[in-house]
This record gives sequence, C-alpha cells and structure tokens, in this order.
Amino acid sequence: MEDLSGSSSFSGYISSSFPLQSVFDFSCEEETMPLGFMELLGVQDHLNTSLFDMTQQAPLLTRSLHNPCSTKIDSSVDVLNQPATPNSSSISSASSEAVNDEPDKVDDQEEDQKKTSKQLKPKKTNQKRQREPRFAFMTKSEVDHLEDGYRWRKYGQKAVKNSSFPRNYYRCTTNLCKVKKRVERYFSDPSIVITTYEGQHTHPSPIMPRSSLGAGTFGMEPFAAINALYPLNFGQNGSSFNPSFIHERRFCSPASSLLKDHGLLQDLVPSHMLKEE
DNA sequence: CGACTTTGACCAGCGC
DNA sequence: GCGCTGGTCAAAGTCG
Repeated sequence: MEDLSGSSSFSGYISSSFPLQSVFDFSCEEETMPLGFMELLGVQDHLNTSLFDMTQQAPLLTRSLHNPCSTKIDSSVDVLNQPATPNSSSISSASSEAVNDEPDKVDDQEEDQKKTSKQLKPKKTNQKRQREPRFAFMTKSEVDHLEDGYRWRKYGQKAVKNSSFPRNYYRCTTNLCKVKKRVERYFSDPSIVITTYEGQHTHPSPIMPRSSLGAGTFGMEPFAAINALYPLNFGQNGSSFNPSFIHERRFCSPASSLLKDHGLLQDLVPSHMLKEE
C-alpha cells in the first residue's frame, strides 16, 4: 500500500496504529506496577493459571523485529506499566486515568440516542475521550482472534494505515463489562497478532473451566493457536520500544521484579530458544 | 430466534 | 479550518 516499504520499523508501526507507543517501555528499571495483565483481563481472581501460563508449553517465538528504536511520545496515551509477571499477585490498582466519567457519558448518550433515534452520538466537548488502561501483547498465531476465556463480540473493523491487514474491534459480551480489545496483524509478519486489551473485566471468565487449566493438560484446545506471546509494555516515560526486549529483559536486571524467579520470559522461553534467532 | 459478524457511515482527535 | 485516521455505531446479513 502506501509507505509500507519505508516504515518497516515496528515502533513506527506502533506509533501509527497504536496510541500507545509511549507505553512500550522496555527499560530494565523496576517500576511500580499498577495493573497486571491478568488483572486487566479480570481473571487474576478467578484463575491461577493465566494465558501466559498457557504458553509455557508452547514454543515461544523469538523473532527479532526490525529497527528497535525511534519513538515519539504520545502524551495522550494512558500510562500503564508492565505487569510484573503474569503470576504476580501483588496488585496496586492505580491506573492513572480511565474509568471515571464513563457512566455519565453513557447515560447521556443513551438518553440522547433514544430521543434522536437515528441520530448518532451527541458530541462531547470540553473533555478528551477517556480511555481505559490498555495492555497489548503480541502472539504468533494463525488465527486473529485468540481465545482468552472470555466471550467477545466484534463491533468493528478498520483498515489501518501502514498495514495491509485490518484491525478488528471486539467488546466483551458480558453485561456491564466494558472491556474491549483490538486485534490486528503485524504488517511485516502476518503470523504475528497484536492484541490490545482495554479495561478490566468485572466478572469471571465465562468459558474457561478452571479445573482444566491447573494441571498438566490444562485444556489447550481453545489456546492451541497460540504459539507465542509477547507482552507489550505500557511504560511511563516513552522510552524506546525495543523489539529485542525479550532477550534483553532476560539479562538486563537479575533483580528486576519483571523477571525474578517466575518472570514472564523465564516462564515462557526456554533458554535455548532465546539464543535462537 | 438469538447471537454474532459484516460493513458503511459517522464522529472525535490530532497534525498541518 | 481542513483533512486524515482511529474508533464506534447500528442495520443488515449469517449461522447454528
């Protein structure tokens, strides 16, 4: 399509397609962790075994993405730090913005929409759109929509600039649950799916049988498509996204809570795979 | 028939 | 102010 050829950097792609480029903070510093991934998914209280755990049995993709650097900071992005580890149970819910005035806006919208049947949403001035905290990660998968234990309804699809693959928008089908997710393919490697979650589930996973997850077999059928999983960070300082963070994080800070004993990548990545390209 | 997907249109935010 | 792009809505279509 357009300038794809010129912008083969992942960060560039992220910059254009994710409003979260500032969020990819792969520095090795230990920072406060407002929300863990599974907390964002709303499953931490319901499942001891996370999606990350699923991948322990799956070969992790250790691909080196192009051009690690280059970042511009998008200050509009929610600041959300990396979940320490998927297993982390220490949680401080401090997602900076998000959450608040949603109900009011929703009420207004609903009323107005009822009044003006075909008319679309009332305009909201004064305020920027408030967004839920987000968490993005990459998976290597043949299917776009990865099963994560929740039920999702697709509500939109958009062609994305700099990508020949459309972005799909999903919403949790559970009543009162406002969690959304976006799914798109990495334009330079269609086998990689980038999933971005927004918001927190307010309910247990409706379709994930807990008993099937804990032990060795843990019902892999819904997850069979997942070959690899990259957590993408939501950092605070807009430092560069480094696609090789998978490797670097492993080595850069032994004391880092990101990786400690049960750090994500140590859980996920066999050491020999890290050495492979 | 209900749940879900598709798809075109509309709106908001942002950069120029 | 204008145009571009991302995000969302909702009617119509599809599927089980």
